[in-house]
Amino acid sequence: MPTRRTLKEVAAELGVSTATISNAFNRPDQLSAKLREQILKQCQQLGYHGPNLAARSLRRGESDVIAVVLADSLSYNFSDPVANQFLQGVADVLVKHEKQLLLLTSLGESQHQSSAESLPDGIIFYGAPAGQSFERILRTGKPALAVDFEQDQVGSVNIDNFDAAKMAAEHLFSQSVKALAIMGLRLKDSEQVENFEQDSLPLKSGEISCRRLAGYLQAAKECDYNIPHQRIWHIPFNKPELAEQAVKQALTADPRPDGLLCMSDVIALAAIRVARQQGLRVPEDIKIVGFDDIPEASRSNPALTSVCQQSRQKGQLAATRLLNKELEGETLMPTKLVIRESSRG
Amino acid sequence: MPTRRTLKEVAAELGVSTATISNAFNRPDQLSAKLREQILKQCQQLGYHGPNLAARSLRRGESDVIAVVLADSLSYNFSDPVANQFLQGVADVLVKHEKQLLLLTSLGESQHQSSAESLPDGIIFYGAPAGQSFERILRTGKPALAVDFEQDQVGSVNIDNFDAAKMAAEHLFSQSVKALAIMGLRLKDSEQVENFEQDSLPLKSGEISCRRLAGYLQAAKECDYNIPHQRIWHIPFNKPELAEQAVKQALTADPRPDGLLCMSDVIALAAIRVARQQGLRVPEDIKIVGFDDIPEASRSNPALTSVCQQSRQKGQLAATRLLNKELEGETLMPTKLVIRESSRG
DNA sequence: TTGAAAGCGCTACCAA
DNA sequence: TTGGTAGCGCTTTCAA
Repeated sequence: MPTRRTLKEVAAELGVSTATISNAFNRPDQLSAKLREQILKQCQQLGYHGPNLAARSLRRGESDVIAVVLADSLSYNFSDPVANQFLQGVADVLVKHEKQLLLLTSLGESQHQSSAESLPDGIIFYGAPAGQSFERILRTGKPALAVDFEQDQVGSVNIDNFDAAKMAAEHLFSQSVKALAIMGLRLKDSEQVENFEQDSLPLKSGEISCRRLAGYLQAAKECDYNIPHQRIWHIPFNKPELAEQAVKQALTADPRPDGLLCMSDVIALAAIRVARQQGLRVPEDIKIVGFDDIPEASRSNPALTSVCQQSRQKGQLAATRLLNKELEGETLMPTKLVIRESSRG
Repeated sequence: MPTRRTLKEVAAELGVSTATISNAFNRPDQLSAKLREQILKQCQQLGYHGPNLAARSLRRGESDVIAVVLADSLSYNFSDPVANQFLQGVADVLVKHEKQLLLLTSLGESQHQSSAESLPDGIIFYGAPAGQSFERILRTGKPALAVDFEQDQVGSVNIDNFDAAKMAAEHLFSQSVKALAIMGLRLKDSEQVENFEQDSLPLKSGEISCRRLAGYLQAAKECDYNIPHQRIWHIPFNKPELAEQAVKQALTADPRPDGLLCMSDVIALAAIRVARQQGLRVPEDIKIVGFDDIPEASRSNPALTSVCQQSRQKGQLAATRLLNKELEGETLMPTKLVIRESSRG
């Protein structure tokens, strides 16, 4: 039966040395074009399709594999539109460079986890990793880049979440919103939708949410507007169902919010749906601003005003920097407010 | 500087044999719990975080990596909601079994490609692969499974696309639709949105579209309804922009369609948007049926009637079968028509 | 319970 | 231009 062939076997069958075959695959300049051609064809026929990755990688010390370490579960990332755009960007670049993509998560610290980390030639951390993953990998000295979180041991690609959020809030204030609510993402550790009730900025928050909240609050402050904690909501995951639940709660507040600052478009789109279900007109009765500018934001009805953060380009940039070994320093990508007020109904 | 440690180094430093360390990581029963505990801790301190994957995998002949080979580009798959749900399902299962996920594409037949194929312990083909990928991997005898395409050399997970499409079409006919159009996905090789103008069923089509088209046409036939080729559209990729473009063209036909059979929800949702932009009421003026039942289908306004194909479960099942080595036979997953007529505006 | 050693498949050095 | 060969880091058999 056709089983896995080895270079050695094939070399024996063809009556040449293993080195020659290896060269045929890896170093065209080391042998005549004619011989190479002939060898490749014969390998094909013998069912040898190129070197075994494990062996090759063990020997060479590199694998042509790049890993993205996701802060959340794999499944969650496949369901999140922002993560998907980011991964699209990463994939755009990896494919061009003939690198393979290994998807890892920093959750569930098993030994398999850390073994897997030894394979890739470079690593992109997407979101602040749980557990020891980050420290472990840094200590190996592998090329690594941080995306969407701040820390100083390694280069990073990020946006200015504070400024971007401030910009979103200012937009709302400029439209004379009276009763604001903030639909926050991951403001604390709880897995429940609930009010944000701490007195200070949260400790256990993902960097991103922290910065965005601070941006919102700063804008409010500059307008002498106070946002009490009862009008700030914590949504544990960026999922439509949770967002709808939170928005429903938020809309029962008195006075009912006429402006909603949403930390993601998934939340903002949920807000639009809930508002309309309740007979509210958007934006006449309630103004909603999102964050991310995911593709669905422009397709929604009414279309969503949101902070565009170019997630795909972020992925492209991160992958490019990693492959080019531009590992130092923080790149802050620009954001802009995309204002879409017109209804298309 | 902290560089990559090897088991051998660590063994020397700790004054034990390499086998003992290896056992500490891989076979707890081969040494005393106390010694193991101690060794693991010391390794930790010395910066040895477990065996190198390449070496381990070379030696053991398995890697604990599972690959999904995507028929289209990586980027495209990250953008496609159906693919994302499928990958979620795969990830659900892999994580539980502590397997890692390598994402490969059958496009771009480079040598790196086939090298990468040598690493995984098992492979899921998602959609009929381009190039030689499929044959190559089958010849290695690795566990493999086909998803969403038909072929007889390997087990598969699929749905009955013919039946499902027929069901969708019958639903439309039961509502006395008079002027039907079919918004087809990948009915031919062209990368343009255009009419499907061949006389016979297409040759170069992905299996899926073929079967769905046949299902639509069968339902039509049973109603003595003829669908001319000018009312069948080919959309080359499952993207909202292309779908909108196709729908705009379709709606200029005379008589204007009052029923649209869409081969995906992405297309159907685009159809709803375009129809409403043109002042048509859905479903009063035009009835639209999708395919897939992606999450967005239930959130849209009006909500979309669609064929549910449980993509996530499909991924779970495929991964489970692969890991359990249930590699024979075709699993046909059930589909059902999800009827959502009420508008929530 | 621990240690010594072979060898997984390959690449790259060096010699011919 | 080609061939011989050491050794990448690990696991596992066998012997102690």
